[in-house]
Amino acid sequence: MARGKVQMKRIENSVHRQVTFCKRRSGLLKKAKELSVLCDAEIGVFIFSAHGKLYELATKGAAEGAQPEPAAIETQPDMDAKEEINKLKQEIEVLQKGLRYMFGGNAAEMSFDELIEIEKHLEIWIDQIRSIKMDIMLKEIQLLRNKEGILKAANQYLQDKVKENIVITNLEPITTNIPYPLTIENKIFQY
Amino acid sequence: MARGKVQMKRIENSVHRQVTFCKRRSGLLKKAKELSVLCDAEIGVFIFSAHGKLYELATKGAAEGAQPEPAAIETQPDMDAKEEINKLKQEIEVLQKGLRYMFGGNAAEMSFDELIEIEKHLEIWIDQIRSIKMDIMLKEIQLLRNKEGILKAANQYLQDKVKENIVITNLEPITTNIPYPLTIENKIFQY
DNA sequence: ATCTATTCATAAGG
DNA sequence: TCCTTATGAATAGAT
Repeated sequence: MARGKVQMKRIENSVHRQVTFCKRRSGLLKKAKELSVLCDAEIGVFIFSAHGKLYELATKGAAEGAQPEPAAIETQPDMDAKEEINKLKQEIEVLQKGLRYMFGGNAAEMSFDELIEIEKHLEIWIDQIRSIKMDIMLKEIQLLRNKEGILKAANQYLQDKVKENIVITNLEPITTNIPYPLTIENKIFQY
Repeated sequence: MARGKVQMKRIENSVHRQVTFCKRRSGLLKKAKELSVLCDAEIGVFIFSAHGKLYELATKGAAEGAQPEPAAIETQPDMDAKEEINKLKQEIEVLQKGLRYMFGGNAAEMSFDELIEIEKHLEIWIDQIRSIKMDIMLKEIQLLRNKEGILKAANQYLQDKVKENIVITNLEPITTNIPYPLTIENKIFQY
């Protein structure tokens, strides 16, 4: 780019490579932020250095409401600060590996404990999804119950009207093609 | 940048915004590829347009081995090509939403069917993790069994030696502080 | 880290 | 979307 065009291949000199990594990494993250601001896009960038360190950016749409806490770590109040820091660092390591895996990384490279940790996080995630599903179902059921109530009331009203008509006009009961009694299918229970 | 410095805020004119999105998106992905090649880094970039469409790049380290297929879709052989395409498109849509959620997106924005789909994928993922865990455990158990066999043989050998000594020297049986019979704890079963 | 010559990216316009 | 072009940005190499 400057002072000589660069060849598009791995930089062999490790010092040059490290310097270029720093510069371009910050450049890339800056551009990503700009794109998200200018064009109202949601962007995630994950950069793993060759040594495995993670640099990431994740923009969030402004309209995001309460989001589930990402599995807050239990830390004893009487825990030593240093110990706590270590625990947090470990957690970060595990999550980095998990992210790596999400990219199609090889799970077989992970240790048993790391796999357990990831499994735990996945379970939390799946629980969140299930809880949201349950919410939706409950809301839908409520909605259907309300509808049902309204229909029942309408039904009653019509029945009364029918009786009235019989009494007042002495005509035969009115027949319609509307099935009686009115019911609704609770489709939600198919799930 | 060109022909006038750009303000770092959302572009209000929607046509300009769309054009800029296109240009900068390709620019960002290009830069990401360059960084990964030049500096031997693993990079993932996920760009969601304001309308929710996903553009992504995910480089993979050359050392990556066989990776678990991300829940291959069952497609009947007798299925119409158009139908198959639609199914694949739907699948892509769902995965995009899932990815979006992973960024801390709001699951509440997703439809019930989408949530079910994501739950299914998470279950597959978690099964993969568990299967790898199981593999590791089986290997460890085999290792321990081998060790056990060796120790049993050594034990037998020592017993024989002890008997020999009794017969030959008529001394009292040798006692040691080594517990008998020799056993090893199969720590793995704590998991 | 800072500097600067160069190349690159891209805004505006067609 | 693609092309052109003027200009602002990014950055390679040096210090």
